[in-house]
Amino acid sequence: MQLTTAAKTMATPEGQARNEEVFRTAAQLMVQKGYGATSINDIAQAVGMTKAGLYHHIRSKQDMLFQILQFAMKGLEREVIEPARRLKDPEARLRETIKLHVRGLFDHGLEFTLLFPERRHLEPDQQEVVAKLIGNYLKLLREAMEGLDAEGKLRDLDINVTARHILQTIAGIARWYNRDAVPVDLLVEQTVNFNMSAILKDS
Amino acid sequence: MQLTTAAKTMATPEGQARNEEVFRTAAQLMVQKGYGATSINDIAQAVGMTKAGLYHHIRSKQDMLFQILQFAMKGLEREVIEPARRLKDPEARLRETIKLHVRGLFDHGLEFTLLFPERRHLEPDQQEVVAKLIGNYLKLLREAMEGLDAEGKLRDLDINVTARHILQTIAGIARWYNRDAVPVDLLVEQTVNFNMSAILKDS
DNA sequence: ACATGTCTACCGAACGATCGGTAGGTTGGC
DNA sequence: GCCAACCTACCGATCGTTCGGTAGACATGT
Repeated sequence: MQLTTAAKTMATPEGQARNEEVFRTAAQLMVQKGYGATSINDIAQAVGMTKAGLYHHIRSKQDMLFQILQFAMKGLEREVIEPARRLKDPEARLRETIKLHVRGLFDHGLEFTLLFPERRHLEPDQQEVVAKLIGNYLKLLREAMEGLDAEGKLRDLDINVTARHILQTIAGIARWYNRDAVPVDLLVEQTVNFNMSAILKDS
Repeated sequence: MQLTTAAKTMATPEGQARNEEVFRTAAQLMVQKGYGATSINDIAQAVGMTKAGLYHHIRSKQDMLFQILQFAMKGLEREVIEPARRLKDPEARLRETIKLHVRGLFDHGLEFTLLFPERRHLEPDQQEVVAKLIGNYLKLLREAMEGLDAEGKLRDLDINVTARHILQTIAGIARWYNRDAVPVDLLVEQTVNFNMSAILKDS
């Protein structure tokens, strides 16, 4: 199993663009219908090829999912975890983490979302890679809460359970959110406030 | 399409018990692997029959899912929504709703969980039935929050988004929870407190 | 200028496996 | 004798995947 290479060869710029289109379209379909309900044929048709043509771009369906999740993981790391880690104040770090993550859901075309429900379709060692990232993420949340606790600003709560709850409010958004009913800015603000209110002592 | 009948006939008590076993096992497998990844064969093997034998108990795979979801909906209605609705005090009602729902997740063998991720595999009119129940549930949460607002106990927040966040923290539990790491009682307490802290003004 | 070779990006056709589902028969208790 | 509760055997469709082949772009040698 190869975890390092991005796709197959994809030398020319047009080919690379086409390759990106394939993966972006696949991610989009999988968000809508789920991995299991999205067939290779569905994806091929959506990008205007045959099944066989699609296999020029991917190794296998499972590998395609793993690469999409790897892409999502890199995005999450780069655009949420690292920027948040640079903030030293625990409260600011938590606020920023939630804010960046919710924003990232939309900027990144929702493929962050696939990280959580579709892991189970990967092979065990691939699952572990994703689980490790989520573990890191939860650790980031816990550490921020421990910082808040040291400052006497944290409520009396279990930080393991609470970290999961925070993550759920964010990751679950894609399952119910409708752009028409709620503006993105409001959603971001509400999600940050909901979670911060839940963990901060009354001030 | 028949929405009223429970299963097929199932006259004898033993037959009824076997029938229950089929649906319970199917629900359990679907929670673990998802509807799409759970084949009729998987279910049949799990209860010790052949596919054909299983079809004595079910009409179709999709219909089986719908019946499981109907069962879950009735359970949710009976054991969470109705008892909570009897409480007139908004704060007590909200606390009880969350508490009963989280407890129900385990007493009911987790099939409550299927309501949310697996709806999309139903036919449109069946989906609507489930959507209606979820709408009712959200309305219950919103009404309780409006009651709190009238008492001046609610934070400044969007009750639509907040209702979704509350529901997510509960429904998401099945996706991460591990009995060995966290006792059920602690989980219930933590989930109630997390959400109540998020919506109640400092007291 | 033209043939030759190599490359990417596809296609049509088919593969074995598995899918959900069914027809028809057997068994055992009331 | 009937009916519930299974079974064996099979169906057509679809699944993910592979095969051999090809059109066109590009570079090379002559």
